[in-house]
Amino acid sequence: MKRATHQRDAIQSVIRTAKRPLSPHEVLEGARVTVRALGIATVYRNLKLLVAEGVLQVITLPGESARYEMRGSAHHHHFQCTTCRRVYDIAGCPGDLRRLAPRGFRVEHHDLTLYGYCSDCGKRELKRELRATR
Amino acid sequence: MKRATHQRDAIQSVIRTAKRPLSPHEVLEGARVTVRALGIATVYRNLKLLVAEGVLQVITLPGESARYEMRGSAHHHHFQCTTCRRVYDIAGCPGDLRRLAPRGFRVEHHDLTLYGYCSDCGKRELKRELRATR
DNA sequence: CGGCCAATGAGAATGGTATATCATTATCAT
DNA sequence: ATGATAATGATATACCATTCTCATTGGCCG
Repeated sequence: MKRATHQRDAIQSVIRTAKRPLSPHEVLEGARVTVRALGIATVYRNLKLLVAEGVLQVITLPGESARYEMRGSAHHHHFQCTTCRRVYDIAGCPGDLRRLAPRGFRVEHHDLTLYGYCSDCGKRELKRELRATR
Repeated sequence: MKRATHQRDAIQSVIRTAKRPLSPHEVLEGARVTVRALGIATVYRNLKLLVAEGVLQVITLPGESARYEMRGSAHHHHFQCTTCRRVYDIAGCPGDLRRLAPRGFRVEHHDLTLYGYCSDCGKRELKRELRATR
């Protein structure tokens, strides 16, 4: 029988509150604010559980460990900052990509990831450039 | 000083001949046809070396180990078969994706992966469905 | 042909994520 | 409150992909 625990609440709450998909370690950090002694194993256990329950969904990006977010309604994609490695949701989708596949290939779904500077790192980068040109 | 070896030739040749990006193990299998005793370390060593030389480029897909292909000229994307896990090149690109990013985000590049059945696995799947309905 | 040393092969070692173990703690129906 | 047992925390362990080590091989310059 499933029980309510502070740890699970904290974990879920951190993810619900975040405006972007979080890695297991980001979840750990965030949830430790509430539950000081939280262990990484508990994070993994609960992420797995919440995914199985359909509360969370997993985001997998090239060369990165998984990120977790609330199971979103809308189809969407992701942006990863090449500087801070954080992942952000982006709305929208380029549309029908079926036509890109070769003949005989059946397209079931797709993943799109944009890379660049997030607004935080972009500002920082601008300042650096300014300083260099001065 | 760099020397020419059968191993390196075999490795490069397997990749040049393949019509799709290969994983290190696929390269190993392929090159072992020519060089029976080829070791996986040599494959990794040479993949790394050929990437550094600019002969090959690395493809990284979500949750997958790296694939290698000849450094292509044209910008393109990939298709992964959800059944056999093989990766294929696809021509073309949905075009300008900059507009999808939130304000303040600078998009430098992007990755697109289509998922579904490759033509081999698609045929196999069809036959299975036929058999089931009969 | 001879010798230097780059390159190899085999297996051990590494690094990172994720899971298993197990003694302990804490939830919750009674 | 209390007991059955789900859940936790700490750590060990599994699991991979990749890299390192080192004795041996073999390419290539002279």
